[in-house]
Amino acid sequence: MADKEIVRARFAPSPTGYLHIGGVRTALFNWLFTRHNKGVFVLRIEDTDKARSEKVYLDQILEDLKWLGLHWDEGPHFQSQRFPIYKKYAQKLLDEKKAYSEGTAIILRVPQKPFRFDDIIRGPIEFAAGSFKDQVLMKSDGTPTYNFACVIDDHDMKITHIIRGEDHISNTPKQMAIYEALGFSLPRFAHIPLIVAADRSRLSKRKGAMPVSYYREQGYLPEALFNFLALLGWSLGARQEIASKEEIIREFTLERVLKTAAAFNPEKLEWMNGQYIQQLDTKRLTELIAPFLIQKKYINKDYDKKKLTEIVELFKIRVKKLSDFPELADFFFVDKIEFAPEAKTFLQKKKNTKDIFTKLIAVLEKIDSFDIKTVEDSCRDLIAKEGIKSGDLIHPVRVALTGKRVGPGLFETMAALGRERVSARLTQALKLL
RNA sequence: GGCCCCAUCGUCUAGCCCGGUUUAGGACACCAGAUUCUCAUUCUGGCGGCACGGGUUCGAAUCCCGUUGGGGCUGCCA
Repeated sequence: MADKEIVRARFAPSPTGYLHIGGVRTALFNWLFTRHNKGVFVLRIEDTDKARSEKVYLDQILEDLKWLGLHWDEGPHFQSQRFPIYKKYAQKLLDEKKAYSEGTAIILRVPQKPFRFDDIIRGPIEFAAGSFKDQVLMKSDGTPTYNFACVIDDHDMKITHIIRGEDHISNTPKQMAIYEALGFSLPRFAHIPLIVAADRSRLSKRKGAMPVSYYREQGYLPEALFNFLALLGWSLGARQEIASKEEIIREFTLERVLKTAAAFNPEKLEWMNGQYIQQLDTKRLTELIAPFLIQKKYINKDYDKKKLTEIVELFKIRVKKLSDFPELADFFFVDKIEFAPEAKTFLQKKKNTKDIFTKLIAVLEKIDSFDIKTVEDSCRDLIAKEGIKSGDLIHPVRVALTGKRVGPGLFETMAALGRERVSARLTQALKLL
């Protein structure tokens, strides 16, 4: 590419379905390429199929791109608004005898010669003469075919680099024939590897290809998904997994993109999301978690921010995705806690629990402050006085207060819960024993 | 079937272009240990791979060919 050439790449989704991981990864690589090269990222909507295109899909696609931070510099252009342009070019080819009619359809004469191009990622690719037949440009219903509209648009929109999935490799020679017939100069092609399902077949709804919105709803952070997706078919080379958007942009080149299809690995995404959550400022994390609690009716819109932040802090290292939180921390938001089946049995099986709870209630009533340190000290005193192991107090008390066998540190939990709720729940638990 | 693409731990990958520095490195997952009131976090260790066969070469994960395997396309869908 010439030094002064301004790089232009595009993402051209079809609004006939939701954007899933594969599609958005293509968008990401195009975006990354233009950011790295200080170029222009164009968004084009391929809605030539009026019957299957729907506004809800379009809106969702735009929302998903924005959520991930893949903002476009130009567009969206709509193919449905460009039909006269396609017709004009088709007529031109007809006039030049490069195409012929068949009914109301217009078909390109494809020359019997080899087509070869130099893929930025894969190197030279050649299709032998006669590999494919004449191509329909305009369908009988007057609408352009995908390949025809695509070529005209990429030319009109001055796209310099076409970065798309490798499933388009075999479309490339067909499009080259159209470029040549129209006398357009060829852009550069880069075919990126596909993202495949766990069984290495094509990603589809059946195979667990979730829409991007699913990840948003589950509480994955856009920056985590961004980072994760960038590492599918590309890497920083260094021994590094977590990288900021800026680092990824700085390092991203098509030459480093792999040729091999990558399987989507949900566990790693979850791990990475947990890493991003841990890095987050707790106040910010609290704001992100709040909607999930509101949805569960655990809190109202005018919730106590300070209090919730204190609770969120306790779970920060335990939350892998935001939607985990309501379940993990439910005992902070309900009056009557639910006991997990095994938790109740555990409580009843333990000896001396009744005695310990009774004494603990008395101790906690007397302390003048209910902060973490005071609570812990008084509990430790009781443990020493009774000559029991710390776990003999801690574990049953946790179950009594939270209904769960596992959770954050007990004393932090007690302090956050507050004296009233702690003693009420201990008293309540006594009835079960 | 035809055409095209691909091939490093279960998965994501580094190394491959410019062959020796590699007992093939890292990450996720898994297993074990340490820390700890549980879980989680964190730390340490472990398990585990160059698909196969031929070349080329003093030497190949790295270059070439073939086989096998996987994938894509083969629509007047995009």
